Amino acid sequence: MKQQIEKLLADAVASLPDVADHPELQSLRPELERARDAKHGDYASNIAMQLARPLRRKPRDIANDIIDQLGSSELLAGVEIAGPGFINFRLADTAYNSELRAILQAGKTYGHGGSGAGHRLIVEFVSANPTGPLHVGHGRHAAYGASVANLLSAAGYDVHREYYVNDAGRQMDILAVSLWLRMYELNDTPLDFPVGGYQGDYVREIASQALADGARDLLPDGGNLLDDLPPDNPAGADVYLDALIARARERLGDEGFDRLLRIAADAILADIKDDLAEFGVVFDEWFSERSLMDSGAIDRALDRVQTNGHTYSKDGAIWFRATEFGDEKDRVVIRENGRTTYFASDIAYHLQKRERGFGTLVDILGADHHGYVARVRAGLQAVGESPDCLEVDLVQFVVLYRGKDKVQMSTRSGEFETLRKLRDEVGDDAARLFFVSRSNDQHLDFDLELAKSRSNENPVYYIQYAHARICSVLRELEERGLQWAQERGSNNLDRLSETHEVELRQILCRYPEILALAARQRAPQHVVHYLRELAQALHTYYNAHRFIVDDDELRDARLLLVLATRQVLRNGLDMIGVSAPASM
RNA sequence: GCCCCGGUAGCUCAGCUGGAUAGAGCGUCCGCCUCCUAAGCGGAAGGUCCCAGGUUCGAAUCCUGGUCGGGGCACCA
Repeated sequence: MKQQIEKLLADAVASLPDVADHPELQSLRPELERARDAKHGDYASNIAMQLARPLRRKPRDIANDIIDQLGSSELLAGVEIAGPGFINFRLADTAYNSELRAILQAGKTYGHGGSGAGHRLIVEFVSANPTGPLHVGHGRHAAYGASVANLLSAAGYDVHREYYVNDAGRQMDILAVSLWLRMYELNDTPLDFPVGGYQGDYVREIASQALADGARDLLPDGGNLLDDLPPDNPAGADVYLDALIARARERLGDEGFDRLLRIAADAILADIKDDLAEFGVVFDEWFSERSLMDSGAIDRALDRVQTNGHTYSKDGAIWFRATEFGDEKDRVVIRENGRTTYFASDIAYHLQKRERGFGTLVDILGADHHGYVARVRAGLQAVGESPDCLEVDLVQFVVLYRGKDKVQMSTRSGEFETLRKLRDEVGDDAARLFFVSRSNDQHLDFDLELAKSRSNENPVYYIQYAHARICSVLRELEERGLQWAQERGSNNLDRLSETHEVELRQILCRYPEILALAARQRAPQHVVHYLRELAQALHTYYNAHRFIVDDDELRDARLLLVLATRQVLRNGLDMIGVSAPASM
């Protein structure tokens, strides 16, 4: 609807004689915005005021000329000039009514647009290290990323959802030795557990399962296992861990150590997958960092950086000249010990995404990764890709509170709140909605006690209740032995003249604009706020009028309006992964 | 020190490419169920949009400088 009016306006502006004389104005695309106040009609444009300066004319005079050029359209019930030079457009009832019919006709796809058609896009999100269960912060990433992916998909993009699995590197080694020592412990040969190890109980559970699965051969005689290692204390934890990892590799061989590592990683990853699936977050691909090493992708990427002349050696390491591309310092890609860095994997990974044919690479990352954005952009340029293909959306932290107390979170110490626990406490629907109801670059204070104690007052129920109410009306209709006659409703939409009906209809027809906006801005919170508004309009209508009335024509028209509302509620809730129950 | 994000009602937050009288939820106060679900509706109270400049016909929104809060500046991932 909006697009049609925009087209009319654009044509009218282009046909103004003095605009034709200004070549620089040819590319100007007049834009419409929703009028905030119903007095101002449905849409307003400020184009006349924008033209006033270049044309050296009064805004209201220009507006007048534009309106003359507009001619008449059956979409419009009125066009007028207001205030300093706004042009206000009032849509015709017939335009609104055909949009109502379009809602039911389009069903699940109502509101979808085509702005992203033909464009392949990859959204990478969550990508938590498989070193422990997901915590609350990951839940926010999951909810946000999944919603953004849905929105982009609805905007017509060909969207690929991906989780990057960091199954290589030092953190995994630490996890492996943590598991190893827990297995000794459960095998009645307890050894001192490193202060820097992963202390969570889940490691014990994996150890127990591993032993049950017959992994006892990974436990050579433990008597002198920890002899001659450096002292383990908080200050020297890293040195100690390195020595411990080296000892494990020495005793088990690379193959044995690798098995140990895989047992841990596979178990944790399986748990993460279950957790996310239950949360309604699904991925097209779980992409392994290790596979980049095994396939030689990292070496190839580094070769390319080197060939392009962007590396040098210093202190026994190979450095990437990131400063050439605007990063604040150069970065190591191959360590003194010969191993590639995580950053090297990242260059290869992003290059590889491009090679898989994605036009835009969307990374959804924690706010603590902001320093890393310039680095990856630099890396992309060094391998000959445009830095503009990468879009990074940072998600600010979730700060957990229990009442007034901040809950400290650290995966290694095992003191943290898991996503699973949160889901159990507040429910999947409430958690999904809560996580996306705030802008991603806003810190999120999450009070667990509040969320728990008020679970019945959560806004999610308000929206879901509107949906359930409509379903309930239909059940009532059936109980009374009546049927909704779509045709009759459709032919009598002009009977919907109550203020509440006009308002509800207007809100419904705004849905496509909201979706487009939310997709463009990667801002699912717009959908949440919209749904609340829509639910409110429905509740108000419900309280003011009865839908099941004796007058067949009016009843069927009202039911059409209400069914369209149900459809849009469903579609919107679906975007953010929240269910639409038929009864509550 | 440098970089990123934020500061809007008592609390938690929306506010789209600058636009007409700044919004919602919670909390507080007053009303509404012989009627399709009261997890609902109607009404009231509540504001120095952090501060100071600037740009503009017009600034919560853009720019500059402060200030307060969170985060980041590894041969960790």
